[in-house]
Amino acid sequence: MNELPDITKATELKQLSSFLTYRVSRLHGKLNAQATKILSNAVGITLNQWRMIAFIGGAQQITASQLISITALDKGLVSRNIKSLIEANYVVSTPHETDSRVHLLRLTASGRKIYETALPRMRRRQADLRKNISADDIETFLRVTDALEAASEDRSS
Amino acid sequence: MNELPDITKATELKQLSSFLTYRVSRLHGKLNAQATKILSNAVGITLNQWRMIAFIGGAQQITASQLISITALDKGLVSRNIKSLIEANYVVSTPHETDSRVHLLRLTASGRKIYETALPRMRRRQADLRKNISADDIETFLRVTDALEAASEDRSS
DNA sequence: ATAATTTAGTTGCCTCGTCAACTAAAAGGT
DNA sequence: ACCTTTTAGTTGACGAGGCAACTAAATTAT
Repeated sequence: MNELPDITKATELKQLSSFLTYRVSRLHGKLNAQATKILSNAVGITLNQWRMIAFIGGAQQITASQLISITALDKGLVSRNIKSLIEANYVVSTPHETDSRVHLLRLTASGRKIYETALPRMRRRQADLRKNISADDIETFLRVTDALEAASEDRSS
Repeated sequence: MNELPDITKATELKQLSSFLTYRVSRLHGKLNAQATKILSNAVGITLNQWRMIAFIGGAQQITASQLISITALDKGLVSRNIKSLIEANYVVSTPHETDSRVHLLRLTASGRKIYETALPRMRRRQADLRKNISADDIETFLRVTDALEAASEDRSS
């Protein structure tokens, strides 16, 4: 057995571990991994594809740029994911009547099927995640999330 | 002006937007971007390099595998980042006395300088992030973060 | 009417993270 | 002692994300 000290006891490290970015990053990784696994097992799509499908399905009809502004995902990322969903025949893109730059995105029948299979599954996961956390705490968590998002956009920092 | 409906009003989408994974992901992206910018301006290192330096500096001496288990970062990622820090002369790796698989990592003088420059800068950022949030709310936020991390590791979901 | 700016969306490039395979050394079992 | 398993760390291959350049169309300004 090795005689290295138990490093997790060091108080310096305890402090570092409470750095918000680091904590959020770790949580993000774990939540992502779990969601990715569920989606891949349940319906065979990636997390970003699911996000696209979820928002398109929720809106009935939406443009790529609306998707971008709602999700705050990268332009290119959205474009490529949409492309893959169109190729997989989960999404159709129809040209806008008067503005030919714009494409209206809707789910196909099979896209809707994915949506309707995955949505309850993902809602159940939400419920599981929240099950040992009080509604008040969740509310605070989301409020702090908002505040941190706002603060992290602050140019002065 | 285009007559697309304001998509953000749709209640379906409101619900989706409160999906925890999505919220955490968005927050993560913004925090990361901010931290990356600060570190690159202040000391010219990446966020992951900073994490390595922070933990090595905080522990005085640490092994790669301890770093991996503390940070929950990927093996390969840690290995490559350490390598880059050694090449940049911020970190030295000395062989363990009795176990030749193990390398002990410590900061060099210039590594420590980076640490001592960046740490207060990052602490100040922490303070800025938290400044409009009550201590109670932060406490709740971190507690919920812990709970969610635990829940997302739950195999049953 | 035409030029300049803005918006929508696509693509290429490059970096970064992830996974798996691999080497080497140590620990444990028989 | 010898074989097996575990642990430490490295490396290669691959995919995904992010940035910026680009095309094309619409809007605004002159």
